[in-house]
Formats: sequence, structure tokens, C-alpha cells
Amino acid sequence: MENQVSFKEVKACPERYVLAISDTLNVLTGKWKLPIIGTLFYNKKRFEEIKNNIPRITPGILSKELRELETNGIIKRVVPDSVPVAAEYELTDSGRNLKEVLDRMLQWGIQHRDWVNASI
Amino acid sequence: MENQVSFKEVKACPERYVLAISDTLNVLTGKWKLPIIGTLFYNKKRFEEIKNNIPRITPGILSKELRELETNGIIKRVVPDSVPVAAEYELTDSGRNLKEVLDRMLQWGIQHRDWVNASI
DNA sequence: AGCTGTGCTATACTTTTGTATACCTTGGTA
DNA sequence: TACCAAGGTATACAAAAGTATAGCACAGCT
Repeated sequence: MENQVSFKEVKACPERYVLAISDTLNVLTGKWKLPIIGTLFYNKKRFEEIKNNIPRITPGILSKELRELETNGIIKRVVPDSVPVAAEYELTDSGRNLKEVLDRMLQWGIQHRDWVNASI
Repeated sequence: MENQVSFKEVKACPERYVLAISDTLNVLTGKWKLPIIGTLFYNKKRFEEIKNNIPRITPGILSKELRELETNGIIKRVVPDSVPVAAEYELTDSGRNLKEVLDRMLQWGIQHRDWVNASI
């Protein structure tokens, strides 16, 4: 209910509107964030697993992107002790909530492609 | 109904899934596309109007961004003849459909911000 | 003919983003 | 003890995105 209020409030203010959307855009843009989030939707994974899942990503980039996604609260890094040393990465609640956003984007993407093709 | 089919199809294929979302992401990213689309939601506008609506944008950028948005089928450039020379830019149907995507992104952005603040 | 406003384009530059390559540490394993 | 795999970091470099500055074409007005 609180959200409903601030949702309307923000929509009434162009600057806050653009800002809130930019927040969302920023956690998704760049070449690698989407593939990383996408692969973690299925289940949590370890560094090497993610690396092997995403063609051509180097450890340097992956390391940097994971750190960014972590500080943005999209994923969390879990190190179960006892085990040799096996860091695991998984989506946070908020990260999982991106699914609805991505589904909308997917829908628009397909629809737009159809629309463009139809109007040639 | 056709859409429902391809929607499911695409969701089943990770590569096409990422691709369709990237399509959407690409029309939104960069520093200026969102403000431009945002300002055109209210109504169609001319070059100078857009420029005056968006602080610090230079004609060079605006020109480039408008051309990109046009080739991507998000806006259309209309030159009503008879008038001296007054180009007008307005959203296409597909451009207007972005509203639903942006609303979802807005919602997530606000929600995520609340969530982050709550967990400090 | 000269000045003004609209609607741009061109060029060179800076900043940000992405990439390649090499290397380090920690705990097994032979 | 030497070597290997997992999980990274560091450094230098290349490519893409963004910016500043200048200027041009056309129409209308005086």
C-alpha cells in the first residue's frame, strides 16, 4: 500500500520518474549483466560454472560484474565454510523480482520485431 | 495468439531469450534515449522543443539519438510541408507500447530502493 | 543585402566500457 | 615437495559512448 502511494508520487514527477527507471536500467546494462542474471535464474552457481556457462567471458570481467551486482543488491555471494573454498552466487529476492521486468521486456521485444517486420 | 506461441518458444531458448530482451534494452540505454522517449510520451515535439526540455543536451547528440530512435522504429519524423520548415517527432505505436515496460521498470526501481534501504 | 531563428552536421577530443594477458593464493593430490 | 584446480586480482590496451565547439542551409523579415 505504501508502494502504491510512492508509485503515484513518482509518476507525477518527471525527474524522479526517469531516476527510478534509470536505477533499473543500470543494473541491467552492459554486455554481461543480463547473461549472468539469466543464468542465475535457473539456480545458484559457482564462479567456474558461471564462467563456463557464458561464452567468451574472462575471469577479470566476471569478477568485476559479480562485485557490481553484489553491491547493487542483485546477487549475494555465499561462502559455505568447511568446504575447501567454494563461493556460490545466487540472486537476492530483489534480483529474482527482476523476472517480471524481464518478461515485459521480452514481450515488447518480440512484439516490436513482429511490428517492424510487418511494416516493411 | 500468435504472440503467445512465440513468447513461449522464445522463453524455452536461452539465447533467443537474451536476444529479445537485449533488443528492448538497446532502445533504452545510453544517457539520452530515456529522457527523449519520456518527453515524447506527453505529445509530439519539434527539435528545439525537445532540446529545451532536456537540460544539457547538445544538438549533435540530439540529432544522433533521434536518428537512431527513428531507424529503430521508436519515433517517426514528420515534416508537414507548407509550413516554413518544422520537423516534428512523435512516438510510433511500438514506441508508445514501451510505456508498459517502463512502468514495470519504475515499479521495480522503487521497490528495490525500498528493499535496499530496509536491509541496512 | 544582411540579420535572425530553426534544424541540423562535422570534427576533434575525453571518458567510460570492455578485453587480453599475466599472475597470485589457498587447499588438496601424487 | 611439486603440481594442479578453483577462485580470483593487476596491468595495460582498444573500442565505444559521450562532449565541446564550430559552422552550415534555408526561410522570413527589414
